[in-house]
Amino acid sequence: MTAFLKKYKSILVYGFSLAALMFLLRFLELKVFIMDYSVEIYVGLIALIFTGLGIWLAAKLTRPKIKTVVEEKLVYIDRTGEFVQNDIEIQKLNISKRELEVLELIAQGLSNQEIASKLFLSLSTIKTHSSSLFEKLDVKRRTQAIEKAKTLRIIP
Amino acid sequence: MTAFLKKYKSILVYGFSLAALMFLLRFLELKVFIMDYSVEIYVGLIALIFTGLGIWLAAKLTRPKIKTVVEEKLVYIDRTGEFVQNDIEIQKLNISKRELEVLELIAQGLSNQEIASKLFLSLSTIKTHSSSLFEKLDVKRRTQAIEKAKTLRIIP
DNA sequence: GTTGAAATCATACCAAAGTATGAGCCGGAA
DNA sequence: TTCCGGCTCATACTTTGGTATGATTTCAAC
Repeated sequence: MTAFLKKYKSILVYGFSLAALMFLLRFLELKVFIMDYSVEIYVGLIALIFTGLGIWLAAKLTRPKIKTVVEEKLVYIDRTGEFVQNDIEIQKLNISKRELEVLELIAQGLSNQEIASKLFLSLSTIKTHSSSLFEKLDVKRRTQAIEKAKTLRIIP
Repeated sequence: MTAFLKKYKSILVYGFSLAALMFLLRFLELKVFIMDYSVEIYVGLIALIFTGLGIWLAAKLTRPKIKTVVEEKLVYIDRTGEFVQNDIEIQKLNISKRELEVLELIAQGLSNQEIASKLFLSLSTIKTHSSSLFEKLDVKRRTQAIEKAKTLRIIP
């Protein structure tokens, strides 16, 4: 019951206000404003009062309009979107499939031995591949190879 | 002028509605509802109409509350864009200035000796730095360090 | 069927990278 | 002042990386 009162308090107040105003107007009509021209003023007054009441009611009853503003917060994610391999450069440098494979694993931080195990090859094979790779890339170390291959977009 | 019209359109509509009703009421008063008991109905009617009008006005005029919603937007960064260093991660891993410096040079493909020469330090100092660096990054090799440091955005 | 490039593996050797340990120096915090 | 962390360097050692050379195989092209 209290919940009902709480919820419809606004409406009750409106109702009582209306009733009270009725009585007031009736009273005024009888006592003071018994004039012909008073009708316009009368109506205007009521209109104003009830317009105000309506506004008040609306403010009370309608849930507030919410305008949602989306604020974008950038979250930086692990590097590149899609990687497009620079096949032209690979061909130009004459890098073979195996060499490219080895290069990628080198860039992932694997040791020669680990690469050999992963590809089921001997250590010396990997060394041969990496050596020729360095020559083709014109570098001295695997770290340089990584740098160069990444800038040339040969690897991601 | 058109802007003014646009802005206060609601108010103008209200004004005209009020005027129109006045005339209507005056007309009705004269022609139809010339009765004593009509006052209450009369007033009630006006009250209702203008309450509605007030509500409508309120709905039109209240400016929406602005609710800000933070929306996380994932951004994939490629290494060609500008680089923002992840200082938080650097601090978290407790990497010192010198170590960071050495890390950058390692990632550029320099050998320990070259780094030593560039920074006017001894080879053993570079080895010490790189060793502690690998420990902090939890990696075994310099190539792994490069990989990890890049994904953590510690280096470009 | 010869040729040549790619791929495989081996052995040997040297260079560089990485580990372990210890020690001296310095500047700021307790 | 003392203490600690960062920076420096050294020595000794092990592991990994890289070069050089040579050999075998495969497979496609000429």
